[in-house]
Amino acid sequence: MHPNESLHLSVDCVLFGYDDDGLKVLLINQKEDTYAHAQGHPMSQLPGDLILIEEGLEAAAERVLFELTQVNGVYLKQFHAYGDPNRVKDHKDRAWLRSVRTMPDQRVITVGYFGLVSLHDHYPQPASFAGGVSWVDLNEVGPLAFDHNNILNGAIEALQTQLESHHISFELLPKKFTLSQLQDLYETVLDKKFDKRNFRKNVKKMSHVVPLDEKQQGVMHKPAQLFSFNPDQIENA
Amino acid sequence: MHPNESLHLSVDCVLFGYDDDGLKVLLINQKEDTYAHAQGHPMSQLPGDLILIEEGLEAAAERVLFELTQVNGVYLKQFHAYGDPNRVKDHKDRAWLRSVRTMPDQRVITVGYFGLVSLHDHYPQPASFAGGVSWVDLNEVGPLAFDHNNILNGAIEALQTQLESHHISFELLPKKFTLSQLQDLYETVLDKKFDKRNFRKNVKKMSHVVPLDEKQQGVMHKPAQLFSFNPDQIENA
DNA sequence: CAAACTAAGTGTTGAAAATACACTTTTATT
DNA sequence: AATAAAAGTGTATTTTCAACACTTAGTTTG
Repeated sequence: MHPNESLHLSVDCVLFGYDDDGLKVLLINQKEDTYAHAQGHPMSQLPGDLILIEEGLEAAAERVLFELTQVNGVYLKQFHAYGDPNRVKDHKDRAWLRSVRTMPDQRVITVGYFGLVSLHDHYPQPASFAGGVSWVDLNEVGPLAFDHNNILNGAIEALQTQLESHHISFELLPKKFTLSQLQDLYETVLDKKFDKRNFRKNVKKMSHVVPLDEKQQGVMHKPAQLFSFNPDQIENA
Repeated sequence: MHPNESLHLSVDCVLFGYDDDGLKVLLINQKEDTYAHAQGHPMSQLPGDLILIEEGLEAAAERVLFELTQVNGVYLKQFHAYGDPNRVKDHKDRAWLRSVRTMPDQRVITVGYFGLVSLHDHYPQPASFAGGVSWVDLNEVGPLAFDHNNILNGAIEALQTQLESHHISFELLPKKFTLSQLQDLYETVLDKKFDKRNFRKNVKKMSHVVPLDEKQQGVMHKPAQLFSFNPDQIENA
């Protein structure tokens, strides 16, 4: 048959973070001093790396995300595999690859995972060998290394189509949240406006969104009631 | 970093075929004489094989499907990657792997593609080295090699969720079809019944389903009007 | 050639869901 | 005490969805 002994496989993680300020994606910066002897400019990229020989894909995504950013215990979901033979062959990416890979010319197929966190709950830290880690607003993402802009777009699409059907919005919110926060999240992710009263009518039908005996504090206006998600109560509509 | 030099990557194709008799999946039978000296029983499996070193994923799916079944020019879409480290390590699959792979113990990650054809338009032929090719009704699929039952289930789910949203039903029908055929297709794939009048009302709203000046022939009842799909006319609802 | 058979084709009504829309309430600040 | 700021709340209208039964066109049979 057709042995493909020198193929490499990686995972790339698109970690979305949300707060009142909008939707962000976690990027790592290629380390500057890597470029001291190679010519090339450091770029931002998604956290990703080769998988280990006896490691499952999801386990690899968890490990790589943790190693590069110290983030763990988050919702992660596979969305697409990217296998263009030239996806890591672009000139702009050569210098970095030479500095970091033992076989920089090797083709790499990657499996994309997207992850979701509330920005308040996680504080990413760069790995020692990474240049830095930062949350970048989705509207301010510039050109990324490799085909990572493409992968990011795939992740956004997956997030949008799954937000409503898969009850994953609470992964992006703090444990206690207001209905306005929930609505803002929907409006940000789906890039469309909702009517406040109709939105709240719909939420009241969702048995897994439960009101708490607690109110928002420290705001200079009428404090909102807090809600939380009860994952055991996914309704059977 | 973490080189993974001896990973193998394959594609597996779940080709769905449809006719008035129901929804089928194309399976290949492991060649019997392969088992003459190994002990093991031949099983059915999905058409799949390792990808070539400089081949894109979709190109690999097309090639593999063609090589194993002579089917080509069909709609193919990636739906999921399967990477459990033990997915090809099951005892039942050892004999066949030993007979057909140069490195039978190697871990293999596979990317699943589903394809759609009208059964009238394609006549699969087994590759010389394959035992046979057959359309198997989805309700009569027995145990398959490796994790192929699992992959098949993933493909069915992907087909169901995409049938309505991605205008792919026409890939499963002949070029000219009746509304009853279209309804039967929906009922088969989604495993639920539709009301005839309501169904037709909805179809009339779809500008990409266009009536032809032609009627069904050779049936012993009122002949139905024929329709065809116009892919240029996907409505912008 | 009339009768019987078969699936095609066609409208209306009631229920449910989605949409549009504006004022009052509660707390913190000055 | 007045102001500012977002929270919270109900109704009427439109649109969509769901349920339901008879007539029609062609083929076959006697």
